[in-house]
This record gives sequence, structure tokens and C-alpha cells, in this order.
Amino acid sequence: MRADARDNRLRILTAAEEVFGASPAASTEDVAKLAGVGIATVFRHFPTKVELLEAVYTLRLERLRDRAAELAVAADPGEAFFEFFGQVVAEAGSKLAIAEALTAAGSVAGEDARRAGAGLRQAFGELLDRAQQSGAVRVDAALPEVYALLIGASRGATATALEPEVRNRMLALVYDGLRPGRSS
Amino acid sequence: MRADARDNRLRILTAAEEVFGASPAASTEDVAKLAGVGIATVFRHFPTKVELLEAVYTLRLERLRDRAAELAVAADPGEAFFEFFGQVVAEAGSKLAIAEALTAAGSVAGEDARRAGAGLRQAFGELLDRAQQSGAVRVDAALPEVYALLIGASRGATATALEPEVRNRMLALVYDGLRPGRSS
Amino acid sequence: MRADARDNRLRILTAAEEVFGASPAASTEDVAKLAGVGIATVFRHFPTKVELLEAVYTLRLERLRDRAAELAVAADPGEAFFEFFGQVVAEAGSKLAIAEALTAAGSVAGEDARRAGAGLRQAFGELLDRAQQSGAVRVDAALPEVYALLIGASRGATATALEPEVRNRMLALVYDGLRPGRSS
Amino acid sequence: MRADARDNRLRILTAAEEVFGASPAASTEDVAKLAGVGIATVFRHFPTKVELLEAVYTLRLERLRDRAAELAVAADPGEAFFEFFGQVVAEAGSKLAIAEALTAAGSVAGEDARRAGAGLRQAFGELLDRAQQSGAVRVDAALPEVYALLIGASRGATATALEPEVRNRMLALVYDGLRPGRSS
DNA sequence: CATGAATGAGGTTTCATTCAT
DNA sequence: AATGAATGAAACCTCATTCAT
Repeated sequence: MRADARDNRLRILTAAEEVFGASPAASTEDVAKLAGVGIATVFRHFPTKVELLEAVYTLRLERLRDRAAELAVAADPGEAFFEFFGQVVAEAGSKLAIAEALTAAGSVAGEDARRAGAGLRQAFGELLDRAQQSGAVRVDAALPEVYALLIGASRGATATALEPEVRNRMLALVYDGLRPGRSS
Repeated sequence: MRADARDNRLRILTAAEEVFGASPAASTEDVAKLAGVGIATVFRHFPTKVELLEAVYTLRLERLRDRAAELAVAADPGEAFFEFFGQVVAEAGSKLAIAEALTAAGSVAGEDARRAGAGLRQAFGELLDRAQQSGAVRVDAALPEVYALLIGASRGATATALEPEVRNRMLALVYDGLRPGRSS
Repeated sequence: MRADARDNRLRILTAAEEVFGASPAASTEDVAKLAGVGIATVFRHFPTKVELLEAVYTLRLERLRDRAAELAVAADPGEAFFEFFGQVVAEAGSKLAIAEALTAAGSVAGEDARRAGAGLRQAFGELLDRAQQSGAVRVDAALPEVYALLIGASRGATATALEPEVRNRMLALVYDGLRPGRSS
Repeated sequence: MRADARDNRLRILTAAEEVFGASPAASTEDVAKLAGVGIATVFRHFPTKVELLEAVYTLRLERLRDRAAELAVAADPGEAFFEFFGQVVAEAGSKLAIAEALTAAGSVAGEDARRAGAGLRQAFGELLDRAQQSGAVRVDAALPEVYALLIGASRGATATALEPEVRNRMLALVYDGLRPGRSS
């Protein structure tokens, strides 16, 4: 791929992230305008609007996975787990808008997005494992439900446009449910 | 309002609930078709698509509020609270789609929807109060964060198309976080 | 169907006949403009460009079939046959352009067009039968090849933008081949 | 012109012949892809799509003219004439598609194509002359109408996707009309 | 009051053609 | 000279909304 093409691809992705993050109903032309390229250039790089949305979504998931991978080697596994959890919830806003745009476009998820989702889930699973082995998280909580809780907390925080204090108190409740020493 | 007009209004609302619940990108004409009326009739009752969406959304919220009000006089306040919580999460699917349709249409929330939302929140607050007074829920959890948790759990369950078992395990984690006896 | 809708449908068909007859590459918007309606009205009547083209084509075929049916009761079967043949060839120009537009659009032929084509072929077959029984046309010429000859003569006349005299001399050659008294 | 440039020109022409022969609505990029060159190379050799189409068309006409020239020295002029006629009709399919692509593009014919057309017409005229002098074709048939008949038979055969048997029977009718011994 | 046709403003996508490498 | 990316004009089609019946 040529250098200028790579450049443009990145600019388009960045623009799309911002535009769709702000409003799931945005048009492809808005993306082109913000990226400073012609509309046809967007379609050369992403032959379909759905593919563009998926690319943005995949990028988001991959970034989160990388962040999880970094934290997987932290000194304190418990702290790493909860920090990651909190970060995801805090940054969920625009990622969610993109997910909504995808479902609104009628696509459940492309191959790339599915793979990236699986990657994130696995990386998060490592964080959970280590936190459980270190005694920071109860051992009877399995990945599926904890992951669902992560998603839920993210969406809850976004949907209600939570103030930071309330969000933190909500997270405290979630964390308490995850800590060991419970009967359930 | 004439009797047939009232009839039509109800049929349109019912149809809209089903159509938008299935796909947030549905068109107003689809609603008219399912309701068995002409499209102009839909616009006579709801001068704008956003108003129709809000009416459906409001209806949903009011139904939940009524359900909460019923449970507010139940014998066991703790059981009532957790039952309501679980029901909301279980039925979240289509309501969520309507909320997405609203945000996709660029509308944050109309007056009616806001009022209905406040009503639901208040009714849920009563359930929470009584559960706290009965000792079933920790007293240091305030309505804002518990409500956010309710919304989040609903959305999380929907977004990931959770199987019932996983959903129940996730709810168990959430409930544990809400029970008294924690230091946080 | 409402009166105004029927009116518009007819006006659209008429406009399409003229526009596509003049240039197979014409756009749907040109048709709308000539018909004096909005573009969406065209698409309401003919949900697809191909369907519009087929409707025009079908109309043409039906008109020819009707003309053949009229001539099928003429006093002189031979004269009727050759007159019809000549008329088809003379008027072939714009009909052909429509057929080209259809193939350019990637459609071979819709159900209606196929039926109309079969109708025309059958009506022409009657003319041929009667001409053969009256001794004006050789009896060893079957419908398939005579029909192919009709199409061919039409296309030949159109493709080369023949002057009337040349066209008549060409037809004379064709007619001679069709008359009885040959060995082939 | 450099050797590789000449190579490319030929490969582009060959590819264009195949691509446009298959579908008149094909894009220039398809031609480049099949030719194995970049799209800009196509435009370097043929500055316009119409010019490319004309070049292909011209090539076809020239090949036919060469074939006619070969047959012009055959032993039996009558056989030569009818053989050429039949060959042209049999192979008309893809050439016709190219002619359609040209008219769809709004171009009647460029200088080269016109010259090539005239060349073919003249070569065919020689075949006709010799066939007439040898008594195989009636002498009162002039080139214009016979040529129109050739074109028409070609197009008719193609347009209706004729089976070989029917095509031959149609040709027999045409040939009978061309043979001497008729009064017309 | 209900209907369905008409509207025009966009949205996505394609293509011939031009530039930068 | 060859490449492939970029372009903008236009094509087809959809939809919320307004009129005429």
C-alpha cells in the first residue's frame, strides 16, 4: 500500500471514529468532509458503510485488548483488573454509539469485529484469572457473566450520561459483588 | 376524540412497538402497514416520527412504572425489589431497540418520555427504599447508582444476547454487590 | 387505483417511451422531468429502473400484437402479412433502443415482457398461417425462422439508419425469399 | 512506441474485446484487470472509454474485412459469398454487444470505425459483385440493401438467441430471396 | 377523519478520468 | 512509461412528510 493511501486510510478511520462516536446516524459524507477527502475515497478504502463502521469498531476493540494485555503483566493483579474495568466503563460512550450505528445498519458483526471481540474477551479473561488467583476476585465468578457485567456497566454508564461520582458509586457496588467472601 | 380514532391510535402504538422493537431502522410505512391503516393516519396521530417513537417509549416506561407500583405493596420488600430488577433485565430487548431508534433519530427525549422516565425512577426508588428498610439491600447504596446498575444490566444482557443461565449468574453478582454486609 | 395515479402512470410511461427511445442510456430523472412529476413518483409506480423499461417494452409489444390482431381479419391475407411485416420494420427504431437499454441494464426480460412477446409471436403466427393458406407465402417456412427474419430485418433497418428506398429494396429481397415457388 | 507499450496496447484491446463482448455495461476497470495492467495504462493508450470501444469495434470490422478479402479470390464466387454471409451471422453475438456499448455511450462512430466500416462494406461489395457475375446472386440486388440484410440477419440471430437449426432455416429464406430467377 | 399518492431532500454507491509516485 | 489512489459528478433508490380525494 502506498504511503499516501495509508495516510488517508488512517485519517478516514480517525474521522469516522469521531463522527460516528458523536452521532450513530451520521452520513458517510460527513466522514469524508472531516477527513478532508472526497467521498469516493472513503468508498475506495471501505467499499460499504457497514465495512467502515466495522473497521472503526474493530479498532476500538483492539485498543482495549492491547490495554488489557499491558495490564496483564502488572504487579498487582487485583488492581490491574479493577483499573481496566473502570477504564472501559469510563470510555464507553463513543464506542457504544458506533455499536448502535452498526445495529442500526442491520449488521450484527463482521468477521474482523468478531475476531477482535474474541481477542478482547480473552485478554480480559487473563486479567480475571490473575485477579482470582491473587485472591482479589471471588473464584466462583466465570468469564461469561463477568464480561456481561463489564458490558452492562459500560452501557449503563453511557445510557444515563452518568456523572463521575455516581459512576464510581455504581462501580463500587459492582466491585463488591465481585470480591470474595460472598455466599451466593 | 372519536371512538375509531382512539382505536387507531392504539393500533398504531402497538404496531410501532413491535416494528421498532424488531429493528430500530424500520420505516414509518412499515408501522402503518402492520397497523392496517394508511400512512397519513399515522402522521395525523403522531405528527412526527420522533413523536411516535417517544410515545412508544413512554408507554414502555409507564408499564414498567405500573409494575413497580404493584410490587411496592408486596409482602416481602426484598423479594419484590429483586424480582422487579430481574424482570426488567429479562425483558429489556425490544425496549432497548426503541431507545436506540430514538437516539439514532437525534432526539434525546421529549417531555412525555422524560416525565415517564422520572415516574419509573421514582417507583423504582420506592422499591429500593423498602428493600433497604427491610434489610435486604445495603443502606449505603443510593438510587442514582442502583438505577444506573439496573439500566446497565439490562443493556448488557441485551447487547450480548446472553443465555438465561449466564444472565442469572451475572445478576447473582450484581445482587451480591447490593446486599448488606460489605465494607466499601 | 386513483384517477390521478392512473394519469401519472400513463404520463410516466409515455415520457419513458420517448426518453429511452431516443437514448438507451437516459436516466430515470430525465423521464420524471419530461413527465412533469417528481423522481420519487416514478419509483412509486415502477420500483426499479428495469421494471420501468420492461413496462415500456411490454407496451410496445402489446401495441404490435393488437395491430397484428386487427390485420388477422383483413380480406387479403397475403397483403395483410406483408403490410404488417413492413410496418414493424419501419417503426423498429425506438423500440430497439428500449430493448438495448434493457440488455444494458442486465435484465434479459421480465415476466410481463416475456408474455407480451409470446402474444405478439402468436398473433404474427396467425398472420403467417393465413398468408400461407392463401398461397401468398411458401408453406415450408415455419414461424421460428420467419419471426427471426422479422426481428432481423427490423434491426438491420435500424442499425444502419436506412433510407426508405433502400429499406424497401431490402424488404423486397426478404419478401421474395418468403414467396412460394422456391426449391430450398 | 516502445515494445512493452505495444504489448500492453494489444493486451488491452484483447481484454476489452472479451469484456465488452460479454457485457456492454462493463467498466473500464474490468478491462484493466483482465489485461493485467493498471487502469491509468488503459487511459494512456485510449484517452477515453469511447475511443477504446471504437478501437475494439474497428478491430472487429477489420478482421471481417480481411476475411472477406481472402474469400474474394476463392474459386467459387457464389459459395464464397454465402459462406461469408453465414459466418458473419454466426459470429455476430459479441460484436453486437460492442456496437451496443458504443451507442449506449452516445457515440455514433469515430473516424477509424467509419473507415473500417467502409472497408468492410467495400470488401463485401466485391464478394457480392463476383457472386452476381457468376450467376449465383440476382443482379438486381444492390449493395446497400444486401448489406442491410447482412446486418439485420446478424442482429436478428443474436437478439433472439437463435438455435443453429432455426438460424440456418432463416438464412435459407434470405438466400432464396437473393438467388436469381425472381420477378420482383 | 382516513387514505394513498406525490414530493424533494438526502444517502449510498459507481465510474470515467486526472494526479502523484 | 506504468501504476494505483483520488476525485466529483451522477445514478438509483428511500423516507419522512404534505396534498388531494
